[in-house]
Amino acid sequence: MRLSNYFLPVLKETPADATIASHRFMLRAGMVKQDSAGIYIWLPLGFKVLQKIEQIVREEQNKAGAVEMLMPTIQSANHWKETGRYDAYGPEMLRITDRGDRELLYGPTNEDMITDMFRSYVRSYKDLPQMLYHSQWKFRDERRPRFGVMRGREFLMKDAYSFDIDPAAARVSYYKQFVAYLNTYARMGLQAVPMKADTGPIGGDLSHEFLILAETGESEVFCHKDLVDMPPPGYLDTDEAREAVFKERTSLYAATDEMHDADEFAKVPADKQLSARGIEVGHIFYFGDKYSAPMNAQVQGPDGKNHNIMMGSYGVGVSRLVGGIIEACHDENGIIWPKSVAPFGAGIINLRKGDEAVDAACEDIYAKLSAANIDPLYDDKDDRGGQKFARMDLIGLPYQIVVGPRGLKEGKVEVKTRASGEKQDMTIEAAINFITGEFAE
RNA sequence: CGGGGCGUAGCGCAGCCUGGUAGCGCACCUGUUUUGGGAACAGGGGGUCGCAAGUUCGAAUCUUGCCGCCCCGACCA
Repeated sequence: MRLSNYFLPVLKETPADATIASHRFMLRAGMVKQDSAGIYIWLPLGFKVLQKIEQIVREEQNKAGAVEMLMPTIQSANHWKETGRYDAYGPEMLRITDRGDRELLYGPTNEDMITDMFRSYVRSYKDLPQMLYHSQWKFRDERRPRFGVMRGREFLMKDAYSFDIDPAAARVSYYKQFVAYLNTYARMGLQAVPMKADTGPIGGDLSHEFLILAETGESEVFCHKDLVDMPPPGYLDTDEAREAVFKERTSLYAATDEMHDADEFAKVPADKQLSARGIEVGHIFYFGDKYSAPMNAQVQGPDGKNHNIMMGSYGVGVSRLVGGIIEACHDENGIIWPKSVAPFGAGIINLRKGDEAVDAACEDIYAKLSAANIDPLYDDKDDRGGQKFARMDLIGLPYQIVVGPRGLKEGKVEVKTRASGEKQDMTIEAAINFITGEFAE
């Protein structure tokens, strides 16, 4: 992409509304614009990152055996009345009336809808297990939206739903998602720690929140330090292997302040105790027949009797992750994107537009990086160098190639690695090889 | 939902206390000189001062009501 042909409204000054780093940088880097409280327009740069995150989530869900679908944003109140949640949900649910005075709502989640859909087709235990997911915009009328997209009212969420014949089978589904979540966050350059979450009236040990550690996190967290160093499990093809990972990760202490047990935490060796702040980026839980029972979602088992379907749901806050990743990856100059979610792989800075040799070198690099699928952003604007450097640092592309007349006389360009700040002079060919090599890893 | 604050040009702000019809920086447009880390000079465009009512000869400024947004807390992916 040529910057002269892109829509990237960067701001030099920080908008007064933004207090935390991710919100500041997302506004300054021209990623989002607030339309009203907790509702954002996703500008091209922000939208690109959002889609990359969504795609990683999609790929890992598919690997876990989940099947993608799409449910509507607007739901009929009828499903919610059947489960009793229409009254239980409270003012966080945005209620709408259509021209025929029918009660609708903008969905805050989809358990009721998918349970209704599922029961209408499935009759036999032979049709189970099933795991379905979608990635869809949701709305919760938060009392106090804040922190930009991290706590918006409208947000993009991936939610998956599992359907099993009994609690033991549901546990197998849960492990699949548990492992998939560890791999999903690792691919985004994040270390997400699963922490025990409140299971409410369901009980049991099957509810976990996934948190990334960041100073600006909303929750206080306590965990064993070793959890923060564990590598992702990667793809596992047996239930036993997945269960082993689940046991490994949940055997060490990890809890948010609501579930914190100071006595248990005290049993963790002192040098392994970590108390920090975290951002919740996912939540998975098993809820059994909470919806299937009131909705009569049943299948006939091998015993000839009807059984309530045992369900679980698994959420990833996709739009929240955009902010969450920035909280974990930035410096005073701007964002530092992990390669996997960066909106462009590298930036090319033309320091002297109009100079024949510089223009030609930039075009050459642009063509070669494009051919290598690096998806470069070429700053071909007629701005001064300093402005280009500052802008490129702000939007945080992993690598920058700086092309100017001075270096070009020696046949060199400068390659800057955004994360380390390291700069090296090299030939154009070496620069291309270096960057394509970094992305091949 | 409790407590606090803000609304003046695209962005960041001053002016309000003590009423006299709006200003600064950045951004933007034109020109000249510049050009390797957010250039300098000169000229220029852009605002029903959130909305409404009231007080007054006169309201950005005082009064009342409404709307919007933010921050702290409680709550949530």
